[in-house]
Amino acid sequence: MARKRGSHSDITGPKVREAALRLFARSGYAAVSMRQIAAEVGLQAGALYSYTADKQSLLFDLMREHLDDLNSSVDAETGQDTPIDQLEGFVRHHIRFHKSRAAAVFIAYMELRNLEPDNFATIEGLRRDYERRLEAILRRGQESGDFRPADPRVTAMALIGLLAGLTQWYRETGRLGIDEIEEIYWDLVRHAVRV
Amino acid sequence: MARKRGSHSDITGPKVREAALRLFARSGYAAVSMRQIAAEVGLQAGALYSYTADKQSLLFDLMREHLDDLNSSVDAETGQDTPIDQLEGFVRHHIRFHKSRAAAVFIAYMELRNLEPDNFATIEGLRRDYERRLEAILRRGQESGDFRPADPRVTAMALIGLLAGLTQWYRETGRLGIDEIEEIYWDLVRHAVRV
DNA sequence: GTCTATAACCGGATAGAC
DNA sequence: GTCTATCCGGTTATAGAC
Repeated sequence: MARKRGSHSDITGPKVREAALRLFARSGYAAVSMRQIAAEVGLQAGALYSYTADKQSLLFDLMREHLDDLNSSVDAETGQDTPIDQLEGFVRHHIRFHKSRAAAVFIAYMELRNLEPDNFATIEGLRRDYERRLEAILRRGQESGDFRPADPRVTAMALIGLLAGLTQWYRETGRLGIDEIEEIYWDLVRHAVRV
Repeated sequence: MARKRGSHSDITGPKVREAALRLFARSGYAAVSMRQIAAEVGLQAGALYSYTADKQSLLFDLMREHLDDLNSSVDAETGQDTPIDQLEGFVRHHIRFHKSRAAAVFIAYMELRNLEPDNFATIEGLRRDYERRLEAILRRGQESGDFRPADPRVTAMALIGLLAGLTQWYRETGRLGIDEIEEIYWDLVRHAVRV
């Protein structure tokens, strides 16, 4: 097949980001070279710099896009009336979202330390926004008497840890499907906080 | 001060491991160079190879020692009679152990992907041993009727995620002390699994 | 046991041809 | 838009002097 000519930035750009996502998730940001990313897309290393300023921007853009998507999509799933329904929406959305974007989720949790200071502050802010959504649900549930009284911040971080841990061990090929795991997790969370 | 001469391997060896632990935890294995570790101890890079075969062995030895300690120490805290007491021992031990060795814990969770295949298999086996201890406690508690029926493997992984998440956000200088957090976490776990 | 020096290699990023 | 070629600095690991 002849080498393609002409403009492909609208196709190649996404392909570069997808390759970076896949490789960063598999090997870690620091262990992946620009040459590897280029080879995955079928380019020479130099050509990558038409699509990204540098390696750091590649990581930062991936993380920011992921967290923006996460925050906007969770709002659509937590619009119910009661705190218990809101919590259920949050938990189920987290699990389904994190299954469908396992690589991005993994990067967002593992590569924080490879962000330069300014980028780190931005990403940390987006993570904090997500945590606060859960914290607010817990606070409302305590005020309504649906949830046992407990520090909302610590409880939110504990529950996010529980949910986030899924990416560490869940595999598509495992014994249980994501639907069964979703039920078990929701059951645990519900009993953990309800009166 | 004059440069020290003669044999110091019994002092320098541990200092090398401590420096590696600190630096790996702070910056990540891939981002730390042998030169940095050497500088931290006050050696030249070449001299490190008197104390370790290579950088990989440094990581592997740190992780194996940590997980061996974790597994043997948790047994001493989960020897109680009832499953609920065993679970409480497991949770409280995890939190205290992980606070006292934050750097090693962080490495054991973050640097798995930087282990070479054989080393990875060994470390993964030790992690699995730890998970199985919790799984066994949950299974006994279900058989005795103390815990609600729920898949013990998935429940164990969920609870370990909850506990392990602590290292991602807990800071010594934070609003709450580790004792208060320990109580909140134990309260969550207890309600999550009890009938 | 630790040093200096060096081998052999790989990293990100850029310049200029096409 | 992509290529080749290159810069320059970094990496792990080893050899041999002291």
